[in-house]
Amino acid sequence: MLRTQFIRENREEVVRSLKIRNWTDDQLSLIDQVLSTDDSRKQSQTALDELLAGINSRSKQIGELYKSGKAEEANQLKTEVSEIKEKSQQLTDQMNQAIAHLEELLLQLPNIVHPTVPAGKGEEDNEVYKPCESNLDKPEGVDLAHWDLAEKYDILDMAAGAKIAGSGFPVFKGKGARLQRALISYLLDQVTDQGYLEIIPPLLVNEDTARATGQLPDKEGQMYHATADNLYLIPTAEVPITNLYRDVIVKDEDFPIKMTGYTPCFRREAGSYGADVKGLNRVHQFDKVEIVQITHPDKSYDTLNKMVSMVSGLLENLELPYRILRLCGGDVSFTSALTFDLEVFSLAQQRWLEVSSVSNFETFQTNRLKCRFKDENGKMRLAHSLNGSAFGLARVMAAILENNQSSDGIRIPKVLIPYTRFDIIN
RNA sequence: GGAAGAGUGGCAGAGCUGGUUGAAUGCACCGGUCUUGAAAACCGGCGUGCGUUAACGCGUACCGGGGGUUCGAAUCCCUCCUCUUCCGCCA
Repeated sequence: MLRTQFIRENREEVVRSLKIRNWTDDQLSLIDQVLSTDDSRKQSQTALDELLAGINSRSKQIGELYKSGKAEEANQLKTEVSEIKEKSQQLTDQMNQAIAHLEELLLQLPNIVHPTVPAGKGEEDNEVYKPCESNLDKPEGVDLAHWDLAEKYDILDMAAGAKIAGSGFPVFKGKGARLQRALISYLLDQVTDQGYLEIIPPLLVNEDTARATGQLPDKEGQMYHATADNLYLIPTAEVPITNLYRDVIVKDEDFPIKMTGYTPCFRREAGSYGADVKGLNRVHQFDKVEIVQITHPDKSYDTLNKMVSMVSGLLENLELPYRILRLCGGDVSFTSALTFDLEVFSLAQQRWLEVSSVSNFETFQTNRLKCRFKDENGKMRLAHSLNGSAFGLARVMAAILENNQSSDGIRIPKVLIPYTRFDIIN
């Protein structure tokens, strides 16, 4: 969420950013609504504070008058106070209304995009930041999509998942399950070697938590909701892990805060359909290793680059052809200022699969989280937060299976063999 | 699930028979004196949000969350949450 003060002081910047996000002039009027609502909020508060000051000073006097036995004068003041109180009640209501309305408006404003975010309407306009260097032609013998390979080698059973839960809940079996576990262990080992602290968080979170990272209220329909206890199943480890720093004042020397965690992720994916959702391409439950950083504002873009190159390195180690996209204004998420997507090429499907999305949220999340630090002048400032996946494993799995198939079976990438303890699925 | 107790500033810990208590005291932290330096000692400072101001400052709100009683609440009442201990149940 943006701060009103920021919008007030950087109006041009906000407009520029919203235009990159393809906002129409009509929609831009939201900015003025925000500012005028904030004005009336301030007015109410100034008036209210004055009344409250009157009540406070009279109350003090009343106490003193009673002590010195002047009950009559005290009673006089009491009636004055009750009159003031009526007015103050009105103003309080007014102010609270303004605050609620302001909040509602602010929730509609997306993050400011970074100057390097290209204009564009959607996916097709994303900038290829780092193209893929490998040959992407379909090689001889790479014919089967992962759902066919799954059946052939009996390592993944979507139908079984559909029976016991519903469609989009994969069941991994045998070497498939083991490969999945190998990926988790390998990635966690690599990432923790880079100084990330490993976290195993709760998989269900409360409302406050979901709100702080922005899943509520905007994405309520995307989360599974356990209504009996009012808990939400996490759509990503980003939610519980980032919330570890909700309402925390970070010490300068604690930067950068680097955390990682493996969790299953649960997404309702309401409204998805078609070829996109086949096999592991889009599922309701998938495993993911997430990386999160909370940094000093001056360092966050440097950090973003480091995160992207670390994640790229992991794809290289897994011997997967990939490219990096810089998301355009039409595709960058509501909360992000700058996002790089890493896509892996599935040779059998002949299509790109997004396996990681690395973003800098600047202060957009930390504002809601109230995650701050004291700068060198002793001033409270919001920290920057970033996160990325390393990786969404369902799709990495899909690509490994497809790209490494041959008549002999599916070859396991070298770095994973110590974890799988087999080198081929056949 | 049942019973009892507790939740106060970075931490520890008073206040809780309602009225200079935004909150004692100690520790930690920052600045200074002293010292060759450090430690100790001494002096001073040390919460956050919002409003207002050119600024110093002033006002206001906050003692787990929400609501209530009262002229006035950290202090009384209601409710929710969390923690501790005891009992029950259980992987």
